Amino acid sequence: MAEEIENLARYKRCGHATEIQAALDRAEVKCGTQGLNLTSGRRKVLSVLLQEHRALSAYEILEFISPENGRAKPPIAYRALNFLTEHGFAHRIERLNAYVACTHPEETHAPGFMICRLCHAVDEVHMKPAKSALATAARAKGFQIERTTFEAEGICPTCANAAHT
Amino acid sequence: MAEEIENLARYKRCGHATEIQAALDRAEVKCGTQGLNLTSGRRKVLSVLLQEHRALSAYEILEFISPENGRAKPPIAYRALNFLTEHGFAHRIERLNAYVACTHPEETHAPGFMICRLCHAVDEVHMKPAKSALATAARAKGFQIERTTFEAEGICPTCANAAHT
DNA sequence: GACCCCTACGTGATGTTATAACATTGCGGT
DNA sequence: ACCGCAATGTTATAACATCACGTAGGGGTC
Repeated sequence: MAEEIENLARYKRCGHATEIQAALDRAEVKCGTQGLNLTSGRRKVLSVLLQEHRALSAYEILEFISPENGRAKPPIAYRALNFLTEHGFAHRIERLNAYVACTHPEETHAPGFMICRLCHAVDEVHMKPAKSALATAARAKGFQIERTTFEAEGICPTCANAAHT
Repeated sequence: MAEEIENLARYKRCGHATEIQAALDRAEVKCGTQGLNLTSGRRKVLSVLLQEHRALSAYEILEFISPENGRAKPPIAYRALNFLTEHGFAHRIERLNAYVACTHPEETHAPGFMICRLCHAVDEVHMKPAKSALATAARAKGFQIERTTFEAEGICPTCANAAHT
């Protein structure tokens, strides 16, 4: 598992390897208790998402996980992403056609996202699904919600400050 | 303008031509008061969306608006859809990569959608953006929201009833 | 009318995202 | 050894979206 961290160091040096390792370990544990198989390919994709700490398209992920010579094929990424999103280790950002590591994978949740139009940072917030206006409307109409997408696009605090200095 | 209705009758006979005509007329008026140009291409795309009354992909729309011989090109649809979505006559459904006519274009609003996984019906509900959990989180963090996406996928009342009979 | 500008449209090519379909590998059970 | 199963590898293609460049037509201005 340290191997992926080594590989990633080639692409980006940013020093929060410890947190990433911890997140990978937690994922490993969760898979163990739930009978899931966090294979090396899936772990590699997850570690790329954790490392980059932003939304990546499937094809960006492919660049990271491609071997020295040649190019990993799309289904490699998509299959891993399906596994990760189905089991709550990552989320798809619909507006960006991109994927992020989940920032609190411990609890099942209806995630919401704030997406900065300028720096593309993605901030995940934990929503109370039962309290949303959409849930209220759904109850009123008899619609049974299975999955939700809550996304906001705008300007993050960092970029807002940078702009008006 | 009656011409589009005529054309559409070739594809689908469903008798709410009057409502569609009314919606087109309202769009015409709104454009007039706002200095917008509801050209024939834009009106045609809007009338297709109103007629079908469901989410259509850009390429489905192209099939409807293609001439007898040959095929309309993608930018035709995308340019019209950009106009319609920018000015509130239609919305993009991110989960479906598809587009629907707005069901209450009079007022500006943050729309939410309930998408039936079985029959693909899309129901638009009017949200109070300032009250959403996402807006609350954004205020707390200093994130300036510009646009929001609220979508729920599940089972609509009609399909739920059909299933448990 | 001749000219210019601007908006919208037509068209071909291309870029980007996602999946279908089928072969192969590797591992645990019998 | 053999089977069954989950995961992976590989090719091809479907589905969604945009770029780039040229043309057409309406309004001003001279």
